[in-house]
Parts: sequence; structure tokens; C-alpha cells
Amino acid sequence: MTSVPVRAPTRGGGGGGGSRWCPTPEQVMMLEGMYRGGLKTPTATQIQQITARLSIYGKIQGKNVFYWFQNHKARDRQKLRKKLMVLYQQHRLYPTHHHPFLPLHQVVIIQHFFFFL
Amino acid sequence: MTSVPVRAPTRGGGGGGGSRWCPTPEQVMMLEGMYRGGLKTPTATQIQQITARLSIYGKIQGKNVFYWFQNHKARDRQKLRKKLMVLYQQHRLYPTHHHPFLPLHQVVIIQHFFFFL
DNA sequence: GCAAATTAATGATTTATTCAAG
DNA sequence: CTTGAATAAATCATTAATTTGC
Repeated sequence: MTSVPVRAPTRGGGGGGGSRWCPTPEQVMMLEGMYRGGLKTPTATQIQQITARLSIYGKIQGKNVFYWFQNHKARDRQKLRKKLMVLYQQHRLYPTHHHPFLPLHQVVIIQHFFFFL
Repeated sequence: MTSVPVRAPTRGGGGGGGSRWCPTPEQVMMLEGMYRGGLKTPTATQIQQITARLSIYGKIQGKNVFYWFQNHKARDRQKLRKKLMVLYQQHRLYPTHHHPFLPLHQVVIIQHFFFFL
């Protein structure tokens, strides 16, 4: 685990500190609103527009918007995955290796059955 | 309003004993216990054993046990499906036709994306 | 309270899918 | 590609729960 920080933060702006972007509350609210509105992976054009609009509230760059959506979507999916795991365990469903999270008709049926009567 | 809800037993009616199985509370409790214990699709042998054990509490046939597990599992899945639908809508995920209820990495990505920076 | 009417729950059937063998 | 076994999904039909008017 000897990770070397490949990305030196000095690129963005000189001044002694690779100080990372710190979104203002307005910016966060706007971004979350767009995300809840269904925008998960904005295109380059959308990112430019968003950056322009949000720059009213404070310093912001396109890459900040890009990373924000990347991270937000990833963390959102993490949460969803956890909820799904809980649901599957509650229902005692058994996902396959091939479909790690996929239940219903694709679930592994453990026991087979003989009709008799 | 004008409906005459008399549904003719076109099928199955048969001879006088056209009454369906009505499980006793003990039988229901036992069956639910086994289901919660993980038994979803009992084998023919298991059905026979279960039928024998539950016949102490009242009249019961193998087919009743078989149908009970079939129905219980199906309706359990229905509930799960509804919960999944809610989750997907909350997260604005879009299931495919092939994987009607399956999210995460198999979900359809609607918008494509260009890396830019 | 009480039954008729309506709705919800669930037992029983039928139909469609999936999967494997040939 | 066809076929048969297994079973999931959809549907039908009956019973129980609930509502409603008296």
C-alpha cells in the first residue's frame, strides 16, 4: 500500500496550496437539484453550461462539476447496492456468480422439484 | 352495480366437495416458519413429510402444501418487485427489457458522456 | 348489531419461460 | 432446432374481512 500521490495538486493554481474546490452551499444545492432531476452523467456541453451558471456563486471549474457528478453517482450506487443486499437477504434470495445482484426469475433455484400428486 | 357476482365454477367444481383447503392457524404458522427458515421450494419428499406433520392439526394434502409454497414464494416476489421498483424510481434507474428489475452495472445508461477537461 | 355488498387475501389452475439434453 | 422437465408468472375462483345501510 505504498501509494504515491500521482496527481500533484499544484497544477491548478500556484499559491502554495493545492487547495481543492470547496463548493458553496448554493452550488451544492443546485448540483443536487440537477442530480435529483435525473441528470447523472452530464455531457461536456452540459458541464460547461453548469459551470458557467454556478460560477456566479463562487469559484468553480468544469472538472469540479465533472468530478462531482462522477462521485455522487458512484456513492449513490453504493447506497443502492447496500439496500439491495438488505432486501435480498430479507427475502433469502441467492444471486448467482454471473448475476451478482439479480433476483427474481434469474435467481438460483437451489432445490428442484418433482410433481407428484 | 348490476353485477351478479355469481362465478360459475366452470373448472374444478366437480362433485359436491368443491370446497378448497382452509389451513388452520397452526398450519399457517408452521408453514410460515419453514418459509422464513429458508425453505422456498420443497422437494416431493419434503412435501410429504410436511404434510404428515401438519395433518395433526387438520385435514391437509400434499398438493395443498405444494400450492402454498408456490403461492407464497410468488407473492413474496411480487412484494420484492414493488420494493425494487420504488428503489429504482427513487434512484432514477432504468431497467431494461431483458433485465426488468436489475440495476447497478446492468442498468441502461441513457446519456453517454465525453471526457473533456 | 346484522346482513347484503364490496374489497382484499389466498388457494388452485393454466400459460409462458427457462434450461438442458439429444 | 426440437423437445421435455421444472417452475415462474398470470389468471381464475373462493373464502375472509371490511364496509355500508338499516
